[in-house]
Amino acid sequence: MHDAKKYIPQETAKRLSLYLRSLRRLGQEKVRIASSQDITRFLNISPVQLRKDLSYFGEFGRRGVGYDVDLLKGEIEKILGTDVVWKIALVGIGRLGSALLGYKGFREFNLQIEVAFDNDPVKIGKSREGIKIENIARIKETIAQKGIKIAMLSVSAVSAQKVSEELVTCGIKSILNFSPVNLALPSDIYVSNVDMASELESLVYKLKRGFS
Amino acid sequence: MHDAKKYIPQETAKRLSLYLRSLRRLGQEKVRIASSQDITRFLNISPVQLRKDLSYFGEFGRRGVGYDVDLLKGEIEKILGTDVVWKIALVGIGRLGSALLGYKGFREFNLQIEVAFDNDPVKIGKSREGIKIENIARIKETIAQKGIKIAMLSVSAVSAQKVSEELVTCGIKSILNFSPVNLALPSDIYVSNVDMASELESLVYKLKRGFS
DNA sequence: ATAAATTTGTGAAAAATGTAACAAGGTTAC
DNA sequence: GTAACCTTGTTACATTTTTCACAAATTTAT
Repeated sequence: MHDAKKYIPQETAKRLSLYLRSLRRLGQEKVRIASSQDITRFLNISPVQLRKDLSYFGEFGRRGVGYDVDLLKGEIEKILGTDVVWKIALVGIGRLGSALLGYKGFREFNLQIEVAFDNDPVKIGKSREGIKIENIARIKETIAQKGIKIAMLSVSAVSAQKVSEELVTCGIKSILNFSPVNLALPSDIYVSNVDMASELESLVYKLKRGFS
Repeated sequence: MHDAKKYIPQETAKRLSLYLRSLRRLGQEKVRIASSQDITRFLNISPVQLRKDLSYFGEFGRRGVGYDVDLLKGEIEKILGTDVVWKIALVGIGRLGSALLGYKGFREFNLQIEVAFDNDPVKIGKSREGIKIENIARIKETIAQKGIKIAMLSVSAVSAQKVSEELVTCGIKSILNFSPVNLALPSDIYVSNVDMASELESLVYKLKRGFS
C-alpha cells in the first residue's frame, strides 16, 4: 500500500474539505492572508496537521507570512477535484432524498444533482427544486448518456443492494449510501456510508464511557 | 491517554454498531451460531478485527464453534449502551429535520426522538410522526425536565453555533451535528458531524485518484 | 481414544497516522 | 543592514490502529 513515492493518509482527504470550508469562511470575511493557525482555529485540527496534510501535495504557503486564502482555496479544490462541476444522480426520493434534493450546500461545492430517480408513479414526472424526477426503470440510458459517475442512494434498506448493483452496471463508480445496509459491490466501486443510527450509537457509547 | 488498564480504539465503537447490524440480520435469518467470518461477511471488516474488537470487552465466543448470535447481540448492545432506551432531542425541523423525524431506524436501536424544536410559528404546535413540535424558546425547561442528554442538530449553518451553546446550557452532553459548521463547545461535550458535502468531496477525490 | 479440523482470543510485529522539533525562508523594527 | 521575530515545510519521533501468527478450546471423524 505504501507507495514509495507518496502515500497519502485517508484522513487527509476528509480534512481537506474542512480546510476548504474554513477558507471559504475566511474569504467571505475578506481575509486575504491566513496562517495555518487562523485556518484551523474553528476546526478541531492542529495547525501542524494542516501543514503536514498540505505537504503531501506541494508547497502552498509563504514562510514567515502564511497562506493566500484565495490561492489555497483554489489549490485544495484542484486537489479534491471540485474545481470542476461533478454531476450527481440521486436515487430514491423519499423524505431523506427530498431533503438532499433541497440541500443548497452541494452546488456551492461544484456538486450538482443532475438527475433524480424514483419508482413511485406518483412522484415520477414531477419536479422538485427544479429537478425532474425520472422513472428508475430508465436509469441506465440517462446515467450513461449524461456520463454521471457518482450517485447518492437514499432508497429503502431492502432495495439498496439491488439498486446499487444496477447503478454499477450504468457506469457509476462511487456511491454515497444512506441506507443502513453494507453494499456488496465490486472492489473498484467506492462506497461511502452515512449511517445516522450508527453515529448516534457511537455517541451513546462515548456518553456512557465519559469519552475515555 | 493510554490508560494502562484497557485502551479502546475510537474506531472500535463505530464497528460495534456495524457488527450489531450484521447480527440483527443473521438473527432475522434464524441463524443461531455464527463465526467471526459469518458476521463480517457483508461488512468490509476482517474477522480478526471483529475478534480483536470484542477482546477489549471480554470473551463472548466459544473456540471451535463461534458466537451465539442472540447472546453477542445483547452483549454488544450492553457495551454500546443501547440496551436501554435513549431519549433524543431533535432541533430544527426543516427538510432534513423532518426526514430525521420520520426515520424509522432509530427506534429499533432504542434511540427515541422524544422532543422536536423549531422557531417557525407555523410549525410550532403541529405534530409530525406523532411528535409535537415545540417552541425552541422553551427548550430549556423541556430538555432539563425530561433529562435528555443527546441532541440532533439540523438547523441552518448561521444559527448552529448559537443553538448548540444553548443546548449545552440545557444539559445536553452529546450532539449529532448536521449543519456544515464546526461547533466550538466545551471539551466535555462530544460532537459528531454528519457532513454530506464533505463526504461527496471525499468521493470525488477518491474517484479522481483511483482510490489509491 | 486419537487425530484432524475448526474457530476463538491475544501477544507481538507491522503499518498507518499524528506530534514535535527545528531548519529554512521571509518580515518588521530600528 | 542587522537583529528579533514569524510562519512554513519536513525529518525524526511517538502514538494509535491493524494485521499476523499461533496457542487454547472445542468439535468431528475414525
